[in-house]
Amino acid sequence: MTTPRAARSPRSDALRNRRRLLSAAAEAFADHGTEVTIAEIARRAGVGKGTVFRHFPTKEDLETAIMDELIGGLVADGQGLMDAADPAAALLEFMTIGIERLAGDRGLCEAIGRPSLRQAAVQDGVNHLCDVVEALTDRARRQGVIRLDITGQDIVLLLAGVRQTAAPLAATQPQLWRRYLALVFEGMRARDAPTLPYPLPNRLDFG
Amino acid sequence: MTTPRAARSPRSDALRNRRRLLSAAAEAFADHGTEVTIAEIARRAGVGKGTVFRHFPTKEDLETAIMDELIGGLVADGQGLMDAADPAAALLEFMTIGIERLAGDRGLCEAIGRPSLRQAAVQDGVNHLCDVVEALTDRARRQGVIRLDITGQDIVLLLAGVRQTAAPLAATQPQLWRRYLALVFEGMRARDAPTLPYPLPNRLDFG
Amino acid sequence: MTTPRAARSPRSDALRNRRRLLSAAAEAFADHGTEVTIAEIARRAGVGKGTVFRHFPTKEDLETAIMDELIGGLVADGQGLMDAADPAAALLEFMTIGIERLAGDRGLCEAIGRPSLRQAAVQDGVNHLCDVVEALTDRARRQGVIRLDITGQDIVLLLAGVRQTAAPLAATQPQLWRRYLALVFEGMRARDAPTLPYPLPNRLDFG
Amino acid sequence: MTTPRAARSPRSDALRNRRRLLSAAAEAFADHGTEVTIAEIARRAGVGKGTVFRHFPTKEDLETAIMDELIGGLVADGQGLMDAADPAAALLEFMTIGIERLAGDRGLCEAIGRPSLRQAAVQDGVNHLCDVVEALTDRARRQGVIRLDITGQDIVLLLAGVRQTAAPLAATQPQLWRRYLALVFEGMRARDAPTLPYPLPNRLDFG
DNA sequence: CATGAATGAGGATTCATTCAT
DNA sequence: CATGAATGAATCCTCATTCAT
Repeated sequence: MTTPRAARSPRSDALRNRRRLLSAAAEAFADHGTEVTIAEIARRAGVGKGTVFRHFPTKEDLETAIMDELIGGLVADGQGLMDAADPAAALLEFMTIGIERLAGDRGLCEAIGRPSLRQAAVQDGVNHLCDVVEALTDRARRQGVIRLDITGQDIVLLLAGVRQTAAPLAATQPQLWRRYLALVFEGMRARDAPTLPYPLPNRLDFG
Repeated sequence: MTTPRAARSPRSDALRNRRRLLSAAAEAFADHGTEVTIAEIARRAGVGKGTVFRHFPTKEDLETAIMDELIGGLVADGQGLMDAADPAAALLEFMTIGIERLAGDRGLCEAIGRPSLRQAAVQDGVNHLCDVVEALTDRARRQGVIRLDITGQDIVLLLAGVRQTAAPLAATQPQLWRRYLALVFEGMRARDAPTLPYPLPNRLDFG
Repeated sequence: MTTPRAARSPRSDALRNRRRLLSAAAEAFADHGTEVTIAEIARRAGVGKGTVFRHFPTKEDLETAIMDELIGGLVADGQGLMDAADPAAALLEFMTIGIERLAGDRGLCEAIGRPSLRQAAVQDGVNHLCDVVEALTDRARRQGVIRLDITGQDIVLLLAGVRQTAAPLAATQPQLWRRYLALVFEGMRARDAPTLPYPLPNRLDFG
Repeated sequence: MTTPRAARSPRSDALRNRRRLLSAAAEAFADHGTEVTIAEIARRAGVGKGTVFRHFPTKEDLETAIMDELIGGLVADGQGLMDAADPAAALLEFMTIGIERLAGDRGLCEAIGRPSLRQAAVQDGVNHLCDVVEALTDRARRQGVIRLDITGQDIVLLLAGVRQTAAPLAATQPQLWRRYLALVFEGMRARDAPTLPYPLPNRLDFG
């Protein structure tokens, strides 16, 4: 029935569609926020609306999937930097490429505090990411470059935070986030500063 | 017709309703973002939907009015701290009470980059705020406590940025923003750190 | 309490307001059709909305009152022409000034077939008008200038009909109705033409 | 994607719904004027509200589409009568079936002077119709039966005008318009009558 | 399996009407 | 008595989701 010639995987185009949809949706969310219509996403992906719903039964599922992808990418980024020679430089590098992943992603900003982030799967992903980043941070801390009270969770929250600090001017100054990343990183450097208040528990609870 | 002297002042109940609406809407935006319905806002304010539209002809007008109030409050905060004995402490105080004003205000986060912020009136307000805060910052800079390359515009952007850094956990850790304010303020302290990249023009252009 | 000096009638301003309202409303209906808001009518009359409702408890009452005024004017026009020397000229004159009364009155066009015309009071008025016009027509018929099968009811219907024929171009050719009045009047002239079909009963029933 | 040859023709059910909607809407406008709600039109067509908007993005688009259909029908009527043996009879026939098309169409009456008629597309349609009808009229004029100063534009305006003359009684006397058509046609007959005033320009401008 | 037509709940907005001032 | 603030039913329109083709 389904193209028996060649050993083509039966789901190859389904997979390709899934990828296309995910990247079309990510772009669309980035451009217009979570209010983009499914129709627009389908249009960008070059498929029909029905196909979107075949892959992601609800809009929220689609949002969640994008978050998962994003988080997965960040996890990979973090793991890839675990063996870097200079731990502090690696941490800064992680934050830089992490924010670049988010850059222009207005959708993520809006998604924060939205159901998608509250879904257990996403929360698990974020916590896993926090663990990975904590390992990265730990190296920099032990090296004595980064304050002892900065944790992986702080880093993860700061990714979005730095991005959003610069967001209002993103249209005219798309690189402005680098200014605030530099500022925050200065604040993170080990010095004789008082310990930061309100430390975070090991596992984040997004409520 | 009646009382011709002086343009008749708004009826007292109308005024009270306007206040109620503004605060109900601010709360509602804070709780559910800009997607709250007018009906919900009306319900919270204890008035009919029609009353909302009598006071604010469109939803956007309401958003704008809230932004105006917020900005007005921040301007007053800033001006009230201009004579404080310790300029650096005053700046920190400003950021603290400023973020408290925003606290829980998810609406503001979303409003960023939305039409409301793009309206000339709001942009003018923000730029005026920047001027006031620049004066406050200047005192701290001259005192030698704050880096020379931090401007009032940075401070204004950081208000929202710090708040949003902690926003994902606001439900369970409502004071967490104080942690990141402390961190950022450390980064702002005058030291032998490299100058921050991407300085801002005098007047912000939100695109 | 109410200006006891002078013998001013206690309702003098109420009456004046009623007149003002009626003419403001007539103009407003003429300009924008029956869809004008009460607020707009109040504005034009220079009174508050409440005052409109004091005089005309519902919008329909206002429409009815305007119809009554219009009909009253037409009745007076007709009666005033009963003694004219040339009966046919008088009939043409009646149609001319009658259509002038309607001219620009988009509201009337729309009002036809609307509840206002269906109200008994208005129907009675129209039928009274038909009687008056029938008398006028009768003179012209007896004179032998007008076809025998044309009745006062035809004349009354034709007032609005001629006006509406030209209505689509009223904005650019406000006098165009005179063309169709001339055409129709030619059709009304006594000749050896076949009798018109579908004669009307004595009393009109607007359904 | 599928069936790339030929722009895929609309689905059969979609087409059927479009037809249903058009006729349901025409009826609805006829019965209640342009104020009918989309909901009512949807109900009459036996479809959901959303379907109305899928086919006609705004209510005005729907009004325009109905006008287009009506005009198209009249154009076809006119063209179909161009070869008739008796030109004057053909013109009368055209007016008769034209008015029948409009019969009961209160919506059209109201639509006059409304945005729909002002849209360029509709105006173009009307002017095209005028050209066709002018050709028809010209034959009757040349034959010497119809006055020389009657043009196609007059005929088009008279279609609606005659209909509206009889409209107030349409509920109880649905054929009454035939009476006024006969009257008007008498007025149009070639005789030694004075030329009609206010001739129309070649192209109508609805303002 | 993909498509896009159909659906209808939900949302912003208008406006006749009521009623407190 | 006049005013205009408040009200909420009613309207147009959007869009996630379902389902016939």
